[in-house]
Amino acid sequence: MSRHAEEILDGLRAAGERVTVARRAVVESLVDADGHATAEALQARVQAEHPEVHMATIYRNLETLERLGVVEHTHLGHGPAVYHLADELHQHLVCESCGYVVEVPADLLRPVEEEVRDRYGFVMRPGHFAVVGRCADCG
Amino acid sequence: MSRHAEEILDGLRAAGERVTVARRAVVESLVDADGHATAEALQARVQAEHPEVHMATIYRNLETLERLGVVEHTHLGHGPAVYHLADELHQHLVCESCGYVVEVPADLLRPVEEEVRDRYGFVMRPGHFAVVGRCADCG
DNA sequence: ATCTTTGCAAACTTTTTGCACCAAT
DNA sequence: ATTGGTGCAAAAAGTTTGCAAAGAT
Repeated sequence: MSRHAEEILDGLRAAGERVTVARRAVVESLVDADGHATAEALQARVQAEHPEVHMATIYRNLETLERLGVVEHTHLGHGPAVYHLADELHQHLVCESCGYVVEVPADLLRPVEEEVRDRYGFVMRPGHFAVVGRCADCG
Repeated sequence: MSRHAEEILDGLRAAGERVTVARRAVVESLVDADGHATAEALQARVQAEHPEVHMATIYRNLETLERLGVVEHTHLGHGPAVYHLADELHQHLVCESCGYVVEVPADLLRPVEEEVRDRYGFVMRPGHFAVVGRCADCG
């Protein structure tokens, strides 16, 4: 098991959460996925080793991990949500033509965040929803 | 019936689409809603006058109206999509605490749009998904 | 021993689809 | 007369929930 997964599981224990087979497998899948994965994709990875782990368990664990701040989910389009580790804050740009996803660092939005805070008193937390548009190839 | 609704229906006819009772009612509801409304809310308005109009018909008409560029839909959160007339392009900011929605003019995002186009060749079409954050009151 | 977490099945929410009938052009 | 739109019922897709049994502490 990767170092990273182990750290996360230690965090769970420290937070008073139990470390079960399913939970361990979900965390490992997330680390291995190394990017975004749908609940279904994670389930496929988990079930490769632990076929008995049910979809509901995947969702419940993702929920727990989100509550603990380890994981976040994002909506790239009309399909299922995608989950990823919560290390680096980023905004997704998704091409409405080909589905290609660009990740841009969150601080690229800083000027707009400031403007919005000054004008509307609204503090943006970007990243939960994608921004749609057209990628370079689809022009 | 409002002038605006009539113009839209004329546009439909000009595009070779038929103007039916249900379609007329959906367009009127959208104009009357004067802002965002879920399919369910629109159905409620429509059914007040035409109880026989089915939800499937609402969705099919919204789809048609989107194809014609009259309507757009947006996702403000995890619930149902909201529909609105496609006149002014704007971005929604939704408070994750109280659900309050701020509409900001799309051109406020211009600096980021330019940066993203230059750096990634990606042309943003903002507005389809909301940006989540905290409103002034929820700080 | 206790109290979470799991597996399963079933519900739920939002949206889409197949099909026979009806209605706008 | 045509063709597209409608109502209905049913499916689809993604996610959540109730419950009894299993498992982590």
